Amino acid sequence: MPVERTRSLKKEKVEVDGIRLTWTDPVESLAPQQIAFAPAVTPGTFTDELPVEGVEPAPSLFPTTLDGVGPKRPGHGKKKADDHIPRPPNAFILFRSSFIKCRHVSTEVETNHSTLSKIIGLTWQNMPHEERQIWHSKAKIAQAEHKRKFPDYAFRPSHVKAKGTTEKRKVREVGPKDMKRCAKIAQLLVEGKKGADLRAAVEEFDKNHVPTVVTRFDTPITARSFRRSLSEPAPDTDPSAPAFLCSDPRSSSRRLRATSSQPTMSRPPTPGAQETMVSSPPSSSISVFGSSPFANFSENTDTPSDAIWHDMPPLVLPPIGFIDGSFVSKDSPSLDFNTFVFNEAPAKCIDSIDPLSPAPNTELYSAFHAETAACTAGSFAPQLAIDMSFLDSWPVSPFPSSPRTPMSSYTGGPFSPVEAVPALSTPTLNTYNMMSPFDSCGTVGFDCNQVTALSPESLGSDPLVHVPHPHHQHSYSASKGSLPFFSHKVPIPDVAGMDGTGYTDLFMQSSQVFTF
DNA sequence: ACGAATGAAAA
DNA sequence: TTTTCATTCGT
Repeated sequence: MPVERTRSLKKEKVEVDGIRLTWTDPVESLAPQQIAFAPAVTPGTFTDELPVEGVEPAPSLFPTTLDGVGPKRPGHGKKKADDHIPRPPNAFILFRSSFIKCRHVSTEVETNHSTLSKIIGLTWQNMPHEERQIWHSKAKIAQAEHKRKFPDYAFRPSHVKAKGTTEKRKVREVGPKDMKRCAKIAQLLVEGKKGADLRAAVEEFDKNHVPTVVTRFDTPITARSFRRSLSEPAPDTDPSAPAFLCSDPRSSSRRLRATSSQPTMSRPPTPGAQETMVSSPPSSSISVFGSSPFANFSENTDTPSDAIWHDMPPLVLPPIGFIDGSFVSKDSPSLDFNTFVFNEAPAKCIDSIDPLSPAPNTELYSAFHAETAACTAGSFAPQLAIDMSFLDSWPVSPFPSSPRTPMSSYTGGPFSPVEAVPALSTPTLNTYNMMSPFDSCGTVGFDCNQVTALSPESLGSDPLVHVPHPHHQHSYSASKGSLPFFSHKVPIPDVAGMDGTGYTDLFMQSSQVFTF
C-alpha cells in the first residue's frame, strides 16, 4: 500500500507534462444515460455530440463515478516523439481505464495489472450487452473527438517490431495466474458486487479456494492391478467422493478404486495382453509428451499435489456443447478449461434435454446425449456430454501449422491419442489447440488387441478403467467433477473377447490431456 | 500484428 | 532505464 501511495504521487508529478495529446478523460465522456445522473461531471466536450434521446434507467454495473475521474497520465512507457498522436481508445480500453481508475477491483484484491487485465477482460465478456454498448458509444465519441483534433491521423503500426521471435518473458515467478480466481472476481463483478462486498466475497473465495489438486497421476490401471484388486478388494472409500479429482492428496492412492464396487469380470482379459498397460510408464512420466508445454506438469508421482490445475494455460478447442448456458458450436472461439467448471454448468441445460423425447433443437440435442447406466450408476452423474464427433471429419489437421507428436510417442503409452499442442498461430495467447493424430495415421499407436479390455459391466460403475482405443467414435462426456475434464467413452468391437464395449477416459486437465 | 491504458516486474 | 505483461478492438 505504501508503494501505491508513492506511485500515485509520482503519477501526479508526471501528469503535468503529459496532458497534451491524450484523449480527454474517458471517464468523463459519459453515455447519455449517465449524464442524467451526473450532469456536472461532463465537460461538455462530447456530450453535445451525443444523440440524446430517451432517458433509459440504465443502472450501470460499472458507473464512472466522480472519484474515478481523477487526474491521470503517468506518461507511460518510453518517451514518444513530441508529435506522437496516440490512437483513439477503443471501447474496451476505455472500459479498462475507467475500471482501473474507479478501482472496481481494489488494490486489496488485486494489484497486478496483467491479472487485472484478465479480470477486466472476463468482466467485459460477461457484461450485459447494453453495458458494453455504453462503452462502444464512448469509443465512438472518443473517435470522433480524435478525428476532430487530428483529422489527418491514420494509424500506421510499425512492422519492424517482430517481438514474436523472441521468447516470451516469463512472469511465472509471480505465482500462478489463477484464472479461476479471475473468473470468480469477474463473476462477482457482473453480479453487481463491489467495494467492501466484493472484497469480502473474494476473501471468502480465497479462503475456500484451496488450489485444487490433481490426484489422478497414479499408474494406469492394468490387467494385473485389476486382477489384484479382485483377489484383495481395495478398502473402498466414500463412493460419493469425486472419483477423479480431489483436494486431498492423501486420498489419491485410494482414488482409483474409490468408486468401484467390487467388479466381477465376466471374462478374463486376453492373456497375452495383460501386461500391456503395466509396461506403460508410471504416472510421473507425462514426459512422454516430450517438448509439449506440459511435459513437466507432474514429475513426481508421490506428490501429485504439485499439480495445480489452474496453473495451466487455457485449452482452446472447437467443441460442440453447452457452456455456461450458451451453446457452443464448432465455430465457437474457445472453451477455456481454466474458467469453465462443469458443476457450475446450468443444470437446466441438461435437464431440458430428454434423450427419450424429441429434442426441440436437433443440433443442440446432438450435442448432448444421455450417458449410459454404467456412468450414471457411478458416484458422479454425468451432467454434460459434448459431441466431439467433428473430430472424425477433421482433415489431416485442423491446425496444419501445429506440430504433431510422433505416433511413436503414443505407442504403448497410457495417454490418449488426442493431444493438446501449442497453437503456433497465437503464440502470445497461451492457447492450445486440440488435435487428433488419428487423422495422420490410420492406426494409432494403440493396438486394441493388445490391450486388456475391461467392460463397464465388468467393473461396475468404475469408469476409471479404460481401453486405449484408436477408433474415434467417441463421445466426450463431462462428469460432475469439480474440475473440468472429459471422460472419453468408446465402443470397441471384439476387443479381448469382451462384450464390445471399452472405455477410454480422456482427461483434459487444462492443457493436460491424458488417459490412463 | 501493432497499439491504444497501466503499474508492476523482468530484462 | 526500458521493455513486457495481460486484456479487447480497430486499423
